[in-house]
This record gives sequence, C-alpha cells and structure tokens, in this order.
Amino acid sequence: MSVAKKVTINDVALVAGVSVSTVSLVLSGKGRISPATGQRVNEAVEQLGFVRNRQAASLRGGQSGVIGLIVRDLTSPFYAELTAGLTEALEAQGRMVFLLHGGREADQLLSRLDMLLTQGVDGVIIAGASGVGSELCERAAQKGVPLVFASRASYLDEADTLRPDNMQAAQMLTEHLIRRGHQKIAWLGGKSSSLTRAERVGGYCSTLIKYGLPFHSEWVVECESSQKKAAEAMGALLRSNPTISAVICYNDIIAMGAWFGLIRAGRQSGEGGVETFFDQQVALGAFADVGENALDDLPIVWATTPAREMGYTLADRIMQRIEKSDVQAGHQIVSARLVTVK
Amino acid sequence: MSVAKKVTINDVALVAGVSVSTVSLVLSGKGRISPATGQRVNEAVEQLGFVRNRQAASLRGGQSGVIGLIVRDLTSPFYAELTAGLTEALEAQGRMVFLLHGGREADQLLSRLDMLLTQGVDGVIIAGASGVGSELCERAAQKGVPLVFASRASYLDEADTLRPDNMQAAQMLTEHLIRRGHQKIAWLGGKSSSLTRAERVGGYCSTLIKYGLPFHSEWVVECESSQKKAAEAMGALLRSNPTISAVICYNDIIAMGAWFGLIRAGRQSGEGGVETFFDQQVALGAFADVGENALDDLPIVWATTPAREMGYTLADRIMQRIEKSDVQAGHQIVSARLVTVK
DNA sequence: TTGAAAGCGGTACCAA
DNA sequence: TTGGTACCGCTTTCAA
Repeated sequence: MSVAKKVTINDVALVAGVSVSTVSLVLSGKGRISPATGQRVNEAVEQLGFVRNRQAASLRGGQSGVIGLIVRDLTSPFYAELTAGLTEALEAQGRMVFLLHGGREADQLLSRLDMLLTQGVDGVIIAGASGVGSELCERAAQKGVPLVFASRASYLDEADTLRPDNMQAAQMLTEHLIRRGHQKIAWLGGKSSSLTRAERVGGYCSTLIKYGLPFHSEWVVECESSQKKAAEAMGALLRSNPTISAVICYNDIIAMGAWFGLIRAGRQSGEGGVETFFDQQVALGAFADVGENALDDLPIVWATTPAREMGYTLADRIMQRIEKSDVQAGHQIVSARLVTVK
Repeated sequence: MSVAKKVTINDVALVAGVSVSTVSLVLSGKGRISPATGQRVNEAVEQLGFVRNRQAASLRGGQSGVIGLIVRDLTSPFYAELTAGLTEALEAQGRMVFLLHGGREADQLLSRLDMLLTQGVDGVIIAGASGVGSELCERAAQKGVPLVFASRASYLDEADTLRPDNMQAAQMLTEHLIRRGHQKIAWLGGKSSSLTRAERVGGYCSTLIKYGLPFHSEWVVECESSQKKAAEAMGALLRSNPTISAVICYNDIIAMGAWFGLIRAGRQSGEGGVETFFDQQVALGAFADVGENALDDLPIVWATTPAREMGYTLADRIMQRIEKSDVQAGHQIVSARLVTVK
C-alpha cells in the first residue's frame, strides 16, 4: 500500500468549494459559519479523510494541546498511577502528554525541560523533583509556559506544588491504632534521608504526643525496603522491646517483611485490638501507594495515597494555569485514605 | 517576570550577521559552512538563549523526533517498566515519547492513533493490544507512519510485533524444578481466558511431558490474583494432592499467597530439593514482571520477564522502521531470565 | 560558502 | 458570513 498524499485544508477547501479560511473556521468552531457551509466542509473532511495537523496549527499561535510530563521514576507504583491519572484526564479533553523521565540532577532536569519547550508544549509538570526549582521555574517563565510540581513530600517553596498529605496520613494511621487500644506503637522502615518518611514520622510522633503516649526514638527504626531486612529488623525490635503492641510500616514491602518477622517471633498480627490479645500479638499499620487490593491476606491497616486522584488534580491545575495566566502559584495537598482489609 | 519575546533564527541571524539559511545550516550541521561563520552563529545562539522550535522544523518536512506510545495499562508493573525502558532509550537519542493510554476497544484505539497522527509522530507503538490490528495498521500505513505492537502474548499475525517468550520462561522454570528433583509439579493462578497464562501453561506442560513426568489437569488450578484466594487454593490443592512437591505460580501475588498457604499447612517451601525434605516441604517457582528484588525473603525461583529490555528493543525496532522503510514486519521474541533469591 | 525566496499546513486579521 | 493573504519558525532548493 502506497503512502497516500497527505490531504490538507487546501484539498478540503477545494472539494467543499470554499476558501481555506472558511475551512479553518469550521474546524475550530470559531466564527459564525452558515450551517450549509459547515455541512459541506464536514462532508469534504469526511470524504478525504482529512486530519488536522496540530503542529502547523500551534505554530501560528494557538495552543499545541500538549502537556509535558517529567517523571523521576515511572517504575514506582506511585508515579505510574499518577501518570495514568494525568494522561487519562488530559486525553478526555483531547490533549496529550509528552513523557520524559527526569534525571535527579538539576541540569539534567533543565535539559529535559528544554526538550519540552522546544516542542512547544502548553505546560509542564515535573513529578518527583527535589529542591531544584528556581532555575527551572525561571526557564519556563521565560517562555511563558506554566510549570507545576508534583511530589511525595514538600521540597519547593517558591513553586506551584501538589503533594500528598503525608502528615495527615500518618496521623490517621496512628490514631486508628490508638483507638484500637494500642499505646506502645513503633515505626519501621524508610531511610532517614527521605523527606516523605520525615513527614510521616512527624505525623506519627505528633499523634502519640497528642494522646499523651510515649515516644521513644529507639522505637523508630530505619530499614531499607527489603522483606528480609524488614523481617530481621522487626525481630530485633520486638526482642528488645517486648511490650510494643503495634508497628507502623513505611511501605508495603516493609509491611510484608514485618509480617514475616512476626510469624517467626510467633506474634502474628491481629486486628483485634490489644485488649483481647494483651500484648501477645502485634498489630500492623502501613502506607501504600495504591490500593493494594492484592495484598488482602494480611491483617494490616493501610493508609493509601491517592496517586490517581493526584493525577486528575494535576490535570486541572495545569489547565487552569494555562488558561488563566493570573492563577497564583501555591501549594495544594491531597489527603490519604484509610483502608482496612477485611 | 515578563515573558521574553521568543527568539527565532531570525534574531540569531541578525546578531551573527548572517542569513537565516546559514543559521539553519549551522544548526543542522548540513552544508559546508566556514568555521568562522559557524563560530559566530553559535555564539549568537548562546548569547540569545535560542532554542530551536521542532514543530516548525518538522513542519517543513523533517522528522518530528517524536514516537507515539499507546499503553493499555500503565499501572501494571510490566508496562510501566517497558515504558520506562522505551523512553529512556529514545531520550538518549534526543527523541521523545507521546504517551496515551489506550482503550480496549478497536475504535478507541483508532481514535488514539489519530491523535498521534495528528501530532505528526514519526512512529507509533501500541503496547498491550489484543487482536484489533488490521484497521490500525492500515490507517498508519496510509500516513506512512510505522507501527509496532508490543504485548505479553502473541495476538497479532499480520503486524510487527514484540513480545516476551512466555513458553520459554515456563519451560525454564519447570526444568529448574525438575532438575531439583521434583516430579509432581502443580500450577497455580491466572484466569483461563488469559493468553499469557495459556502460553505459560503450555511451556510447563510440554516440559513435564518432555521429561516423562505426569501431567494432571487437576494440578492446574485457576485462581484470581489475590493473596487470600491463592492461599486458600494452595491449601485445597495440597490437601487433595499431598504428594505434590512443587508449585509454579502465575505471578508474584499468587506466589505470596501460595507461601502463606504453605505456612498454614506447615509445609514451608525450601529450595533444598526434594531429596532432603521428601515431600514434606513444597518448592515454589513463579513468574515476575520485573526483578522483584524487594521480595527477597521467600525461597522462590523467579522467571522474570525483561520488560525494560523490551522497551529498549522496541526503541531499536521502531527507529529501524522509521529510518529504513523497507524493513520487513515480523515477530520478535524476548527471553526471560531465571532469578534465584539467595 | 552564503543568501534569497518559496514553501510546510494552518490561523487570523481585514475586506468584501 | 466568507474570502484574501500575511504570517508562524524553520528547511531547502537554487543562485550568487
């Protein structure tokens, strides 16, 4: 099959017996065109199988209908879900996203941004940046392209930012356990360099204090995200602090590991609250990026970050910025939900 | 900060004291330009902070440097990884990816393809399509845009396709268990409607037969991807077939569930081979989408599908198709690897 | 080696 | 309500 000669508005105009400007007007729905003409044009479009070339369209001045997205790590379920949400929302509006995976370093990010600017995007979203905002903002502003950041923790001060409410999530989780009767609640997982973790630990800590419960720094255990390591750390924690009755896990992997640790220690988790089991059994709470509905065999209370909704919200936000250039940059926070596996 | 007037090649030409054509030549490295002129132009570019508008560039005839990618489900680790690999490879060449998430229905997919064609992409990749190829191929061919499919199983006959070698993966896994001394090997998980599963079960089955081992249809258990369900199914399976000494799990969730099932049945898995444990313990093998290095606490043999490599391969393939239009469409298969957690 | 000018496919302003 | 036409930013002959 040979490549068909591309059909342009000129062809359409010719077939419809009108001028190119008329075709353009019909296409964009602007200007008042008579129904009859509109009809004729549309028929010609149909007949010729014409598809409008957006590159050319945006060249003259219009929008490209394209949003650039730079993601740090698409492999992480959180960002995958966020990306899915964003593209879904944008596609529903007939827009598209350019996907780039961003480097960690500022200049890498800058070069990615330039690629997007080069392509004439209407707006840019950077997901998972960490405190390298000002140059980027400047560059984008220079081009008149709105820039929005999305991340897991609050890094940037000066920019338009969307992020999950890690503190609230941790508070919710902690409070849930407290309501269940737990008083000695420990923390397992995450690296101390993680800002997300810092915020979560903050929420955990503040809730303990709020309820007048003890907060020991030895009860906050660092641990890399490996089941094996988590299981070991769990064992060690319980051995040195046998009275701990609940543990909050930094993520799903830690949670699985913690559970294995419990099994080995013969202290399987139960959702039953401390009053029934005294402190024989240990309850588990954990953070999850997405609805971990597959992990349904563990009696764990999950605090899920609504990554998909964040994607939707991002779509709204960037479109606002694009349409009304006077929208103030600011921070926006998305709340977590509690999910109890039954 | 006010939006700086965009700088074009005209500005550059003006500053450098040359014509726009010269600037264009310098930019694209074509035509023989004197070092001195090149120097001057580059300085002007630097000074003005000029970035070339690719839209305009591709409008005139060149390539856009953009590949369209339609993914069925970015949320699945397999496709997330594949997407990451693809964008990584493409970005390294200065190209970019348009990301769309594709619907299941043929016409949805077709409209997505049109969006991409509208934007003037150089090529299109559809990941996770299932047997709706011909119209799509036609449409793309009409526009002269190469189209490549990537999926988890072999659906399409007529198109350029890349997919993992599910059979080989299953054969490898099964053979590994057989070499370990297992003779009664069961299968757990997946829905019978899944083509991927069908291929894997085929590999499992053929290997059993090849080694003269028994193949019972009751040993092939369907199960949805839930830990709880998998644990229950595992228990039931072992109760009615106590001599089974190894189980191959359809994915990581099933594997975790299966392991819980083993624990409850007191038949924890070991990698030790049947000769040591007789059939007291049950060995576990499983398929995983990515290197599940986080799942390091279970003695499970994993067959991992190299999703990332598939992304790289896809990048190569589409670029070949773009550069040499005479490349024959065909099927390409990517092998799995065995990973033993130590 | 460099410059002038004609597009690429549309849009948008101004006339008609 | 339509048509004419000057662009958008860049590439690419064709001359100079």
